[in-house]
Amino acid sequence: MSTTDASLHIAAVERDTGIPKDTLRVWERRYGFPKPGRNDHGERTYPVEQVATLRLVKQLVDSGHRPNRVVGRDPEELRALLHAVGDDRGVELSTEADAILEALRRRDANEVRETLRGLLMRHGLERFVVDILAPLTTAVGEAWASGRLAIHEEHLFSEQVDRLLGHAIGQQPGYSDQAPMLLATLPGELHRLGLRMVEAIFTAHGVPCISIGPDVPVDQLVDACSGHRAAGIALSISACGATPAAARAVLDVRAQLPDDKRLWVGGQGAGRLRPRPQGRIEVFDSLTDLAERLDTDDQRRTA
Amino acid sequence: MSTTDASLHIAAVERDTGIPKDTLRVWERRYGFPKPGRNDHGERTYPVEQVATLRLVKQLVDSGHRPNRVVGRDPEELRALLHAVGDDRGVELSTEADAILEALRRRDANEVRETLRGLLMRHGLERFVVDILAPLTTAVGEAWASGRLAIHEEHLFSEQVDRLLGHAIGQQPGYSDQAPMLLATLPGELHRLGLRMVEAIFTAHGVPCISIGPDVPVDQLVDACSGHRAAGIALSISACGATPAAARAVLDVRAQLPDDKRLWVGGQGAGRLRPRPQGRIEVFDSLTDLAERLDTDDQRRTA
DNA sequence: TTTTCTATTTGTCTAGGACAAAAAATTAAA
DNA sequence: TTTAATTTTTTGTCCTAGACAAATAGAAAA
Repeated sequence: MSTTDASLHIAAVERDTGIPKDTLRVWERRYGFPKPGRNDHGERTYPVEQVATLRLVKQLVDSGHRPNRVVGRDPEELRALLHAVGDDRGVELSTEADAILEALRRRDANEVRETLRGLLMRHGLERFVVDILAPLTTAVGEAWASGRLAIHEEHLFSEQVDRLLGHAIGQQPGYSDQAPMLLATLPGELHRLGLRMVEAIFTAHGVPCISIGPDVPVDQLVDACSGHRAAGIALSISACGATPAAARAVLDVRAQLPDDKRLWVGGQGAGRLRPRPQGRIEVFDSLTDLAERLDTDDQRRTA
Repeated sequence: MSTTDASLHIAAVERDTGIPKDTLRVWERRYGFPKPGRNDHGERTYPVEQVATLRLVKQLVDSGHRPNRVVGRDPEELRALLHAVGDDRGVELSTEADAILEALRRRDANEVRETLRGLLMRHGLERFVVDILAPLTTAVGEAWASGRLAIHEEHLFSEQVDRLLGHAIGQQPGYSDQAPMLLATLPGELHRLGLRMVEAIFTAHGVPCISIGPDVPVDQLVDACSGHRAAGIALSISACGATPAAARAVLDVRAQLPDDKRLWVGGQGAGRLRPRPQGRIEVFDSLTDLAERLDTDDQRRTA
């Protein structure tokens, strides 16, 4: 039926999985997996099933497992492990959130949009983000990694959420007298969604935000912070962004940032940074955490 | 003053310039540029000036120059060449657009936002995108490549525009009776802005859109198109996305797509695809072009 | 002019080695 | 027991240098 009968070259696998070429080759050498075929020209060709398995492996490695233990194991085992990780975090979907997953699977873009919009209206921006969107996003990610959701369905979800949040943030009243927070992600980190959610929480608390988006070099962050007279910087770090390089970058930002500017670090990966951030770096490991922190901040200010 | 006195390792250069590691090494071997130093461990360390030059080279290569002719040449010459390319396209900034560039350089986020919003109100979505945003985006890209605009200033611009367009698109009345267009970019192509502008034009013409965002594999596109009962697919291809792989992907999409679905291809890179797309693929090489095409479509329908 | 053929250019892949930095395991001290 | 310092294992990323197909430019023929 389809012309592309199911195998990809190494660059495509890197794009699809986020695993660098060098790592793919070295895993093959060390663990015997993946085990690509070869084309006429001796180049590796990866069957799609192996690529799917690699996606699972990637998620597990990102969430703390050692490649040692997971590369080459049966997809079923991996799926089980992945689900265990999810349960650990206590992911429990509300029925509404479940309905959205269902609508995504049905490719019903209107329903996804309207359900999300309805939930936002009912719960208000902050509760919507903290209680519904955060667990839903995790669930979508997991469903994507284990193949229960097509790539384009996951993409559609991201787009819809991004747009909805952008709109909601714009609606929120702004207190222009307050110094803004500067929002961004570190170099190599491309996930926008986490950043948008952080922006939503800040905005809901009346803190104006200037988002300069994903993938910003350290020196640029510092420069932008002073240039915009921001009160501080908030960085979002996704599960796969918790690399040693990111940890170093965070420390680097703190070192270059004037003492009177605050530095917030959040996201799925923030809690797993090694070496652990220290010294005037405020780490929050969930959006709930961030919201509470802002509450106490508010109280201190009004008191 | 700054701790990072000005040299990057190869992975950072890849991220900053978009030039793959392999290509950086082979350019060094062939043309003697870039000429990185080495750290204690024998690894390449690229001085920031060379990275800046590489950014210029990248833009030139993306716009059709051969590496042969531009790699290793003086930054000043490159800048001149780049400007010549710009002039060819007839980039002439309105005074308002110029004011935005100026505001960006002053890091005045509010002014950027308000000026953009004002222009949108005054000219309407379509004229705003076609006459103002398109040339402005090109100018920002050029200014960034030649170092006249900091990276974070360019990022801020993208974020603001993205948000503004998202909002404007949401405001537009939707005709739900019409089959929607499916919008996306091909794998490896991460530029959102072009896509958003296309979406804006379609929406302004009353065509509902479902955007699944950047970086979508071919089979996913086809699947999504049928799943959402879309009238067709519109792909946006940026200057640096006009690779042979992209050209093949376009043909591939056409081959897998049912005959009754349309396929539109646009963006800076669309006109430079080799092998040139053919057979029921509608290429437009500027947003003006797209807008006109939609006009005639409208007339045919009402006639 | 357009088309066909040939030469050059260019990006991306390969192998297998190397090694520092991160994480885990072990030992020593409190 | 817990905490801190040490050793061992694991892991990702970089290295060299070669190869070649696909893309492009230039020359020749129709």
